[in-house]
Amino acid sequence: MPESQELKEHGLKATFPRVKILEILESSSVHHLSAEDVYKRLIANEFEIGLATVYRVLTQFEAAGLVIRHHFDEGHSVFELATDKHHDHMVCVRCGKVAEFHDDQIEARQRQIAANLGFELTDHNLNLYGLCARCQAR
Amino acid sequence: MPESQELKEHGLKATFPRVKILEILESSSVHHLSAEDVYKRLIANEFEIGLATVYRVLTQFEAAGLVIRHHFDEGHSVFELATDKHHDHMVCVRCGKVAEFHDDQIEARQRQIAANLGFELTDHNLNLYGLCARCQAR
DNA sequence: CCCTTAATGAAGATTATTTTCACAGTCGTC
DNA sequence: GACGACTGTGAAAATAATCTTCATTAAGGG
Repeated sequence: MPESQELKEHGLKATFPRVKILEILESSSVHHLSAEDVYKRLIANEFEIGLATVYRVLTQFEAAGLVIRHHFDEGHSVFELATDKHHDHMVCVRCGKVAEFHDDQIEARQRQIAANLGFELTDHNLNLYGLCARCQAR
Repeated sequence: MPESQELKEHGLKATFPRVKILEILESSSVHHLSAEDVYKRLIANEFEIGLATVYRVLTQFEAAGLVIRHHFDEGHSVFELATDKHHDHMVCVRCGKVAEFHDDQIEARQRQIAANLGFELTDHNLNLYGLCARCQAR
């Protein structure tokens, strides 16, 4: 499925910058990229683009439900392609590596806690921080 | 116990700005304040201070273990006095009300997950979002 | 009190992100 | 396939949060 079609299905014109950015997101082995990361990869791929456009497009992708924006404790946002399944994140505070996980027990407990507090749970955000195996070994 | 003594016990000189900022944090009914919030309260209390000093002092307080800095998905940091007990937050997406909670089962699960992923867990951040009882009734 | 050293304030520097605005590109229409 | 309306883009300037620089001032020990 070409990116251009995917964009149109989400109500976005298939412009060159948008297609390229989507390609970068889909082809990256690292699932969480900052706007700057995306920008640098585009430039490295000989694609001329402005950083402002990257920010703009990523924000549009988020609004369109194509990507999810995360605010890790790093001072900047990171984006990942929206997948069907929810997951939480474990971030290496040294190299920035991100591992994804999902835990039904925690999810259930969260619902229970929200109910106990009288809240109607609509969303949650769980991030674990620590040193990844490689960084521990250093 | 006067604030000046509390500061000294944490290895910080008891300067006027630091004492005043600590007073603001201790007297506020709202537990989570941004640097800007603290600054505005100081000014409102007729205490002349520079915003840079507020940032500097809050960062020192964090390093000294006097306060904890949270990175909520709002674009700025918020600080709260460090208490003896760790807790997570449940935030009302409509009125901003914050409820604090702690759950040993979730904490244990987090440690387990981090270990499974090969990470050394150093910190975590769990925020639940939803509608508080009052806002649901609207 | 005085002196050494650390702390503060004001302004400028940084970093991340957004907005402005003139110009170029997309896409439905003919 | 060309036309035109309207949207999208790039460059640069604007914002927002936070930090750093540097000259001045204030803590606290002696």
